[in-house]
Amino acid sequence: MMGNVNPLVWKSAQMPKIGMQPLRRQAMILATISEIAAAGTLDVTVSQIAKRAGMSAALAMHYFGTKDKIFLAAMRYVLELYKRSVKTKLEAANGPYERIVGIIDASFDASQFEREVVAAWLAFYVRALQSREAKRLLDVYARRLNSNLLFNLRQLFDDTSAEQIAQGLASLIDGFYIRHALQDSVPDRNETRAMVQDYLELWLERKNRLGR
Amino acid sequence: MMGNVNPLVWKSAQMPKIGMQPLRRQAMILATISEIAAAGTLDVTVSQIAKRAGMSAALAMHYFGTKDKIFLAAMRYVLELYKRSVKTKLEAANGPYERIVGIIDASFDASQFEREVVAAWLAFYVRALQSREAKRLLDVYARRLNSNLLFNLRQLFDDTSAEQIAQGLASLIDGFYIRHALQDSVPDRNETRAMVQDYLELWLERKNRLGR
Amino acid sequence: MMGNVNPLVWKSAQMPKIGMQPLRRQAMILATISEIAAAGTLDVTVSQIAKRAGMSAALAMHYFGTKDKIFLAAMRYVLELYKRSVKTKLEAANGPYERIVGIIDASFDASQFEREVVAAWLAFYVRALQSREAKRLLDVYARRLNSNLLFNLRQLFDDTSAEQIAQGLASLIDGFYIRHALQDSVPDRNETRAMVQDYLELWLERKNRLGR
Amino acid sequence: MMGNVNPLVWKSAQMPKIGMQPLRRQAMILATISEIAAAGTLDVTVSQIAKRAGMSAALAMHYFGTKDKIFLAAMRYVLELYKRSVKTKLEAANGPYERIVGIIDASFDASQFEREVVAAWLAFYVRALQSREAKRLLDVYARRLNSNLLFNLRQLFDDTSAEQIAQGLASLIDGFYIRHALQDSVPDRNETRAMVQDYLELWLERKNRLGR
DNA sequence: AATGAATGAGCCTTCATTCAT
DNA sequence: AATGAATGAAGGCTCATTCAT
Repeated sequence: MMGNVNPLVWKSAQMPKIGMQPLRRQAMILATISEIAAAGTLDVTVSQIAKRAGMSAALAMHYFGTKDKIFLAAMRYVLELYKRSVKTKLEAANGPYERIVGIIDASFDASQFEREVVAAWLAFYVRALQSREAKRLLDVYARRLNSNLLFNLRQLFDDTSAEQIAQGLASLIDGFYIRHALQDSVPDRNETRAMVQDYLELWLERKNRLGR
Repeated sequence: MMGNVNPLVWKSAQMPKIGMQPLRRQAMILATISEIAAAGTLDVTVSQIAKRAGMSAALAMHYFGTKDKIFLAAMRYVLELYKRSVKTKLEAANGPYERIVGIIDASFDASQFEREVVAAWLAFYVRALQSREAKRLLDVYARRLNSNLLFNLRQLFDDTSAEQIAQGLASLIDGFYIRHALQDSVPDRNETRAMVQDYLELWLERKNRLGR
Repeated sequence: MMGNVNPLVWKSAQMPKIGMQPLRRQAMILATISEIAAAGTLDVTVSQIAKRAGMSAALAMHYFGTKDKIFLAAMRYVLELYKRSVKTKLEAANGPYERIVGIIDASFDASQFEREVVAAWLAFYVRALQSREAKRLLDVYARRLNSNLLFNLRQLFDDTSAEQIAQGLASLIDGFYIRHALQDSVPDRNETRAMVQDYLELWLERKNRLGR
Repeated sequence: MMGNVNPLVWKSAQMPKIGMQPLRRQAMILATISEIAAAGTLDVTVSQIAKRAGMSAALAMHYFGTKDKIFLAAMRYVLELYKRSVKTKLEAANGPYERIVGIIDASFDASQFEREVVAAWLAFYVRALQSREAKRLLDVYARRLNSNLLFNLRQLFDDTSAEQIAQGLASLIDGFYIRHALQDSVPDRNETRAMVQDYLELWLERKNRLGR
C-alpha cells in the first residue's frame, strides 16, 4: 500500500532530527486504517493506533492535535488513493464508455477493495454523521465522482438518463461496499465489478433497443 | 409512529402500577431511534435515550439489563416494521412481478424511509460489526430478503440472472439508504424507488430482447 | 432452625391482615442468613434477601426501615440462638467444669456450626467494623461469654489463670469459626469441639501437676 | 512502614519521568492498607485509596488494571511482610522449640500486629470469600504456616499431637487477630503472644508429665 | 398489607488530552 | 523529537430507598 520503500524502517536507527513529521503522520494514517480493520470496530482508541504505528499516543496527539484530525487525515489518504486510481484509469481510457468503465474499475481495484480499506470506508461514512469536516470530505468525493460519471454518461445518453445512471452506479457501488464490509458470503471483487458494469450494459442495451 | 394513543401522556397524572414495563420498553425503543437520528451519532448514551424517553437511565437499565439489549430491541423493532411492510405488500400483490415490486416498495415505504429510521438502519449496520447478536439479526433479515427476491425472480428469469438481479437489487437498496443517510441533495423517496424498480425493468427488457 | 411449624406456609392462602409483621420480619431474618451463605458473599442486596424471603424489597424496607436494620435483626437472631443454646447447656450442667464444657459445646452445636450460620457470623463480625450498633451487639455477646466463662473458671483456677483461659477459649472458638468459614479441608464439628475442650484439659492437667 | 526514604516526597518538585510505576504501585499498596483501617470498612473505593496515595483514580487504574488487582497486590504485600518476618525469626532460632516460638513471634511482630495491618488481614480473609485469586493466596499462606509448624512440632511430639497443636496454634492466632480487629479492650501484643506461646507450653508440660 | 415503579448517588473503568522533561 | 506520567470527564451499571396505589 505504501509502495516498496517503507520510510519507517530506519526509524530507531538514528538520524531522527529532520523530516520525522511526515513519516510519523504517514505511519499513523496507515495504522489507523489497519487498526480499524483489525479491531473490526470503529471504536479504536488513539493509543491503539499509536501503538500500531510504533509511537506513543502523546506523539500522535502532538502531530495531529486531535483524534478527529487523525481520522480526517486517514480519510483524506484513502480518498486520495481512490482519486489517483480513478485518474490512472481515466488516462488509459479512450472514449466515454471506457472512461465510465474505468471509474467503476477504480472502485473495485485491488487496493481499494481490500478488506482493510473497505472497513475504513464504512468507518468514514459513519464518521461523517458526526464530523462536519468528514462530511465535507465525503461530499467532495461524491460530487467529483458524480460529475466524472455525468460528464461521460452525457456523451452516451440523454441528460435525464445520464443522471439516473450516475445515481444508480454510485448507489450500486456504495451498496456493494457496505455489503462487503458486513457480510460473509458475498461475491468477490471481480464478480462485483462485473455486476456494476452490467448495470451500464443494461442501459446501453435499452438505448440501442429504443434506437439511438 | 406510536399510533394515536400514546399511553405515556397521562404519565405524571397517576402513574399506574401495572403494565408499565411494555410501555417503558416501547418508549425506549422509539427514543433510541429518535436519539440516533437527532444526535446524528451512533454514540448515544443510555442517559440521552432515557431522557428522551422520559425516564431515568436507571429505569431503562432495569427494563433492559444492558445497553446492548436496548439497541437490539430497537433493531428488532425496525426489522419487524420492515417485515410487516413487506408482508402487507406481498399480500396485495399478484404474480411474481408485482411481488418483486412490492418488496422494493416496502423498502421505500414512508415509514421505512423516514430520516430517523434510515439513520437507525445505518447505526445497526455498524453495530453489527461489534455485536454478535446484532450481526445475527441483520443476517436473518438479509437472508429473508434474498430468498424472497430469489423465489419470485426465478419465476421470471433463469437462475443465474435471478441471483444477479437479487444481488443487484439488494445492493441498490442498501446504497440508496446509505446515501440518503449521509447526503443532503438526494433524490426523494419516490424517485429513488422508481430507480430501483427501473433496474428490474432493465432486466425485463433485456430478457424480452433476447426472446424469452 | 425455625422449629417444626413454619408460619410462612399459609402465606398466600388468605388471612393476611393480622400479625403479618412478625412473620415477615422472621422470614427476612432467615433469608438474610441463608442468602449470605448461598451467595458466599457479604455483599448481598436487599432485593436478593427479600426475594428469598418471598416478598418485595419494598416490603422488606417497610418492615425494617434500613438495610442495616435487617442485618442487625439477623444478627440479634443468631446471637439469641446462641444465647439459648448456652442457657440450655448450662441448665443441664452440674458444677463449674460441666458448665464450661457446656459453653464450649454450645458454640459447636449443630445449629450453630452449620455452614450457613458460620458464614453469617463472619458477616456480622465484619459488619461490626462499620456499624456502631453491630459492634455494640457483638460486644454484649463477647462480654457475656467472657463473664460466663470467667465465673466458672474462677471456681477451678486462680483469677489470673481464669482470665487467661477465658481469653484463650474465646480466641480458639473465634479462630475455628473463621477457619471454618474460609477453608475447605478443616476438622469437622466434633473434632473441633474436642480440640477446644482439650485446651481446658491442658490447663487442668497443669493445675493438677502443680498441686491444686 | 515505608522506611525512611519516601520517594514520593519530592513529588510536586519535578516529577521524574522514569520509574514512577513502582513508586506509585507501592504508594497504592500502602494506601490500601491504611484506607481499610482508617475507613474501618472493606468497602473502600478506588478513589478513596487513590486519593490517600496522592494520585487520581484513573492513574491507579492505569497501574493496576482492576480494583481487584489493587487488593491482591496489597494482600501479597502483607503476606510477604509476614513471610519475611517468619524467615528472619527462623534463621535466628535454634532447634524446633525456638523455631515454633519464632513462628508465633512473627505473627505478633510489631509490624504485623499494627492496627492497620490487622484490619487488612481481616479484609483479605473476607475478600477470599469472593475472589478466587485471593483465596488462593490465603491458602498458600495457610499451607505454608501449617507445614512450618508441623515440621517442627513433629520433632517434639507424636504425629497426632503435632497436628492438633498446629491446628490449635493457627486457630489461636487467627482468633486473636479477629478479636484484636474488633474489640477495644483486648490484651496487648506481648500478652497475646505470651498466651499463644503458653499453649505450646501446656502441651510440653503434658508431654513431660506422661514421660517422654 | 403489599408491590411495581422509579430514581439519585455512587462505583469502576476508559480515554482523549495535557504536561514536564 | 519523543514519551511516561497524569487527570477530568464521562459512561455503563448497581442498589438502597421512596412513592403512589
